[in-house]
Amino acid sequence: MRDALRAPESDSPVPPSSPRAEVPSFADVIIPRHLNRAFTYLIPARLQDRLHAGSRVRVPFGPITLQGVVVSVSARLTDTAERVGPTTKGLREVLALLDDTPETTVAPDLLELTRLVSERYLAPWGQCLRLILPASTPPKRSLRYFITDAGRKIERGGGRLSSVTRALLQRLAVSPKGLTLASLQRTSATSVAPVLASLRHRGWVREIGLDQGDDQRRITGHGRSTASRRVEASEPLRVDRYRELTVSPTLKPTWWDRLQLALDSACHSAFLLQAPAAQRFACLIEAAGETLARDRTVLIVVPEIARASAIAALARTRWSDRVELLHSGLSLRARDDAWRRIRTGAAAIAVGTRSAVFAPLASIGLIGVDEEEDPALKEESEPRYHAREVAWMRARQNDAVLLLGSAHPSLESLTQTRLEKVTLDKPPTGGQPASLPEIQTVDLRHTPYGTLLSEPMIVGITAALAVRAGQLGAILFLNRKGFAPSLLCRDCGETPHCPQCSVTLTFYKRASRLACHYCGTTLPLPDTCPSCRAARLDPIGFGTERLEEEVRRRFPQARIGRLDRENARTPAQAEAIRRQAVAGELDILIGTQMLFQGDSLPTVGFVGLPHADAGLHLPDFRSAERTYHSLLDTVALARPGDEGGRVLLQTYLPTHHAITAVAHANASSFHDQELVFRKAIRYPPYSHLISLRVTGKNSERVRETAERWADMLKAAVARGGRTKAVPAGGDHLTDEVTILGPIPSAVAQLRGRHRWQLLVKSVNAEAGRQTVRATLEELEKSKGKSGLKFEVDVDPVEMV
DNA sequence: AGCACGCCGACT
DNA sequence: GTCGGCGTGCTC
Repeated sequence: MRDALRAPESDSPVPPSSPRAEVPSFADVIIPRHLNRAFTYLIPARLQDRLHAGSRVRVPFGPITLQGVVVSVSARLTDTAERVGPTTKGLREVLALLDDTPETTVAPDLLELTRLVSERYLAPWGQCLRLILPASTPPKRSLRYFITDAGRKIERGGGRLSSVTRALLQRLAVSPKGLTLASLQRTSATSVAPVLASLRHRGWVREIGLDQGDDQRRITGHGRSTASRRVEASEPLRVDRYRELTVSPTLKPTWWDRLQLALDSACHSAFLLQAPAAQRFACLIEAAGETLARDRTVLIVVPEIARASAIAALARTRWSDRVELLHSGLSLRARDDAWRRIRTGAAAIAVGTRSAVFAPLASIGLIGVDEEEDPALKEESEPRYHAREVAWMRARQNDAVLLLGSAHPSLESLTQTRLEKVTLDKPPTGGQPASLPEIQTVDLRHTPYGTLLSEPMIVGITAALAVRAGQLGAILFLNRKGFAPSLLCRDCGETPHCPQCSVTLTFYKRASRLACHYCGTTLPLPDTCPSCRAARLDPIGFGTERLEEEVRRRFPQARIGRLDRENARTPAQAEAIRRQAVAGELDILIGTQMLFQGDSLPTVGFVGLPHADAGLHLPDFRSAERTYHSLLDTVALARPGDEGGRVLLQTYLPTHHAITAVAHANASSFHDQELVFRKAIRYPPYSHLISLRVTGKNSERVRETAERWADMLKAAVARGGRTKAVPAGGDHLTDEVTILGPIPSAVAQLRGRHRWQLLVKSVNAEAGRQTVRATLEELEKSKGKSGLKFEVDVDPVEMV
């Protein structure tokens, strides 16, 4: 079998003085997998002289064939291949060249970009390579199923969706009548679960579950991870809302001249544009026009699919089919077509979500990154790149202009001296900026315990409803879904926890279930306390479901809508609720973070935050900044003050700088105070972080390994830290590398795996990376088949 | 994909 | 002790 794939002469050693010595016979190929090195293949005669760095090839890899990229060709064996043996024995042949024209090979600058990304984020080159390949390597979505009876797993297995379903049905002796496997294949794993649930109800087994490995968290929609995964809504986009917005000549001040100058001279420069969305879009489109006029291409990256679609639609009104949209919701075929059209130059503008930063555009003149502070721009699985940083790397590589945009930029960008800051607060048509709504705070420490709707809140809502005139009257923002974040037994004090993760289970009242927001497990609501059998389980804390109940009780006549992940599981459902709000079919809209996603909602007379400081307690050094940003987004939902707009913040922390800065509309007071904190504890932007994590099923082993890793890191610091020269700009202070931890992660157990973490803190980014690099190889080698996993996250944005 | 191998739990 | 299932690594 293997012999058949081998060249006939390959069993003999290659003579050093072979007459064909100068013809490239060997190709080093990078495989898009978690592998740290290239693999050497023989080049068959028919492909000699046709392969070079950047060629996409099909190669045999164990029992399968994969797409890879040639990084070098040579006449003699490289060191890597020498390790296989001094002969060509064991080397296999390149099967095929995938590029039909020179234009479809991987461009050298993109190949180089992936190498830079792999160095910067300490990720295997092969994993980074996936990012620039056309979509022919679909992520393997392997599912595992289990069937339990009376708590015992009696059956388990795995595979692809249809085979799992088939196996289940076979095992349970259920005829697949009524189930179309073909349609199941096309649906997502989550939608299969209710199928499975019906089997349970028919009494064949007590419990059936689907394990989804690492993807579960995303699929169940925890936190922001879902935002970037949402599938494009199918309804027509409201492009016309933006069409009339162009930058008026009076708003093209000196920075605009410098932007044009940078485009003319093909000279890299970087701008940070702080402005409301409409103005940022207008500037982006205008700048794109300037760039295209100079025969250079445009790349636009945004955090959300809906936003990408809107910008692409806007751009298409001017440049029609020269615009391509790229995001994870597209079919493989559509993504492949888009990749090709961009690569061949048929399209000159690429708009998309974070992975679009790797779009195969040639001669890029402008890279726009909108909502640059959004954590969705950070990839949360390997390679853990940040699209904003990759955009910057690419802009430098191409001598292009980088245009970062945001309504409230990140502290990192605000303090980045290499960014020219530009603030636009006037409307694009000229005139004065809109007046701010009136903002008031209510100190929850002075209200009865558990107050969701204080007296001023009720008065505010009532007043807004009285004058709403057929429009949405009030919006209430509470960033917590479900009825209550936990249950508490009044007898024994126990709180039901997820069996797989060390977090409390969220209570969903209407569904009468408990759910884990981390792994997606849901359980029927227990009648009695799981530990003491008492019947007094009380909900603790508040989510949007409970808020809705409370609002309905207080405002029985009002038409109330709720926009959260529970109520709006699909983009279409979310859009339906938004449409109701826009059409004035709702009086009060309650929602989570979802309120800020997609197209902006109509502004209202009253905006209430029942728990404005809810996000401040999260174990993340950026929690204040995130809370501040979402408070600003919430305030933006209210009408201007001179049109009667009011905002009410209920808080236990009325003196916290995130709250006071919003209440007094004083952005610099937040930034100044927050920077003082960051500096005092030496966190970004005053240092660089690398988050390291060890996970595994054996908690002792995980802890021991984390401790060993810490020792290795400290040894590496002691070896290299102070004596080794640090790259340009380093001084006595900046070569310091601090190792913090190990400590159990905030979520100490996730999906049955124990988690310990370490933090590498350094003023000099490269010094931190060097330290980690020095330990990684040894660690990976020593782990054997222990089942331990090591995760490296350079510049982490989520610290949990 | 499919095989080899080490770990750990269930038994003698 | 030993046996065997399961999870994990490896594939030029």
